[in-house]
Amino acid sequence: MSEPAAAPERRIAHLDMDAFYASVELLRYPQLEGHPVVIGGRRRSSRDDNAREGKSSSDKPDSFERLDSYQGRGVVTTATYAAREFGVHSGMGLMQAARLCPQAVLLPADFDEYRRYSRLFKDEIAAIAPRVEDRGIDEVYIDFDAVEGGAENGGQPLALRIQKAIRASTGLSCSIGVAPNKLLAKLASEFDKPNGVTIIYARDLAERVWPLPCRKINGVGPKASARLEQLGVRTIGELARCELRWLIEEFGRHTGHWLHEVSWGRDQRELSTHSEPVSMSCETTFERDLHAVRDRPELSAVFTSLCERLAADLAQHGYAGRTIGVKLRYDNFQSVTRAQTLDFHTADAAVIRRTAGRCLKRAPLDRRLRLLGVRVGSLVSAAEAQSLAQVPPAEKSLDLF
DNA sequence: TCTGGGGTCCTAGGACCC
DNA sequence: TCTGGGGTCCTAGGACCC
Repeated sequence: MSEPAAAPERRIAHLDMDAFYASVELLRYPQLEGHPVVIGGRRRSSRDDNAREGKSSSDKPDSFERLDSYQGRGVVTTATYAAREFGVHSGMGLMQAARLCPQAVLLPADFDEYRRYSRLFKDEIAAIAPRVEDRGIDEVYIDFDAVEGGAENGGQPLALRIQKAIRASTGLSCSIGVAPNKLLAKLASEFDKPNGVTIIYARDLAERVWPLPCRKINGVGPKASARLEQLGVRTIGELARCELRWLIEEFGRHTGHWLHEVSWGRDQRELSTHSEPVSMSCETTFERDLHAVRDRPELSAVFTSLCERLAADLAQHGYAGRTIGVKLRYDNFQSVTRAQTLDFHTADAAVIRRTAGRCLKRAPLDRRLRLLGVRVGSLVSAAEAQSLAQVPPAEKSLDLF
């Protein structure tokens, strides 16, 4: 196999941890290996002493909580491969999952622990590659061209080296796709899961990418893929055969162009190695739907505590914002949002609560609520917020002339 | 016994300014 | 009197992702 003689292709990797949360739990409870396990339901913190109800690695699988004994709301956050064989997948309601696999062990999610492992594996990558884009708790893009010899053999040796380093430091496996751009790398990382490495080149487009359903494209979700299907377009190859003009007519300028480009494997996006948050939020789904009038005291207490948690999050991360909003979800699952932008930035629980309270009053409250959320947007760093606040009004108005 | 929680980005309309 | 645009900010909703 010879390398293309023309300009060498970029080598971008997408790395995806395999069944991340479930695999972290299996490290803690190795006796559950091979047993169907579902993570979901209540959220617990590892600082919570009762988090594991005294469970240890010596307990037998049948001493854990069974999925079919769970009462209440919630969805599957992750399922082990053993549970996936029963058709259980993330996002599925726990009640439905229990029908498919009643004997599965149900574990509450422990995000503190997942974040700890996330830092561990990202530190390993950072020690090898200087340019990395964070894509959440269990995914990254890596610029293989920024690593000495990283493009060798399409990136295969480097991918294997990173897999090995992550395995050694965390005990976890991951899958890596290396391709000319982020779009194709993301697709490729799924080709050989778990613990796979897939190298693809631009010339592999027709053979390896075109047969895939459009839904596999990062950015084509349930709505767009249903729409495409309805138009008789199932695979990426069929999408590539669609005329650009027709795609623009059907999906608008922006999306039409984008669909055309991605179907031909084209993606010019650079890695984004640094980003600042735009908003932070806190929301909760109630155990039972609450009524704005009849359950007012309970609702009010939850509302205040959401604002306090959000203020604490802002303070902890050093941000302040000036757009305060609420989100409501009714018993029929419809959602509305209301927001108000202040003329100053804040991270203060009382200010957030007061402003969010005004937003809440503008929303319809005649249906029962299943979810309440509070959001702070237009974030700046706390230091920046302070310096903005210190500009005297007179000086500000002078700027206008 | 349907349907979590934390985000980002895009669109579209109205207000307001030049 | 009527007729403009462009640009920015704000709100609300929605699609999508992890």
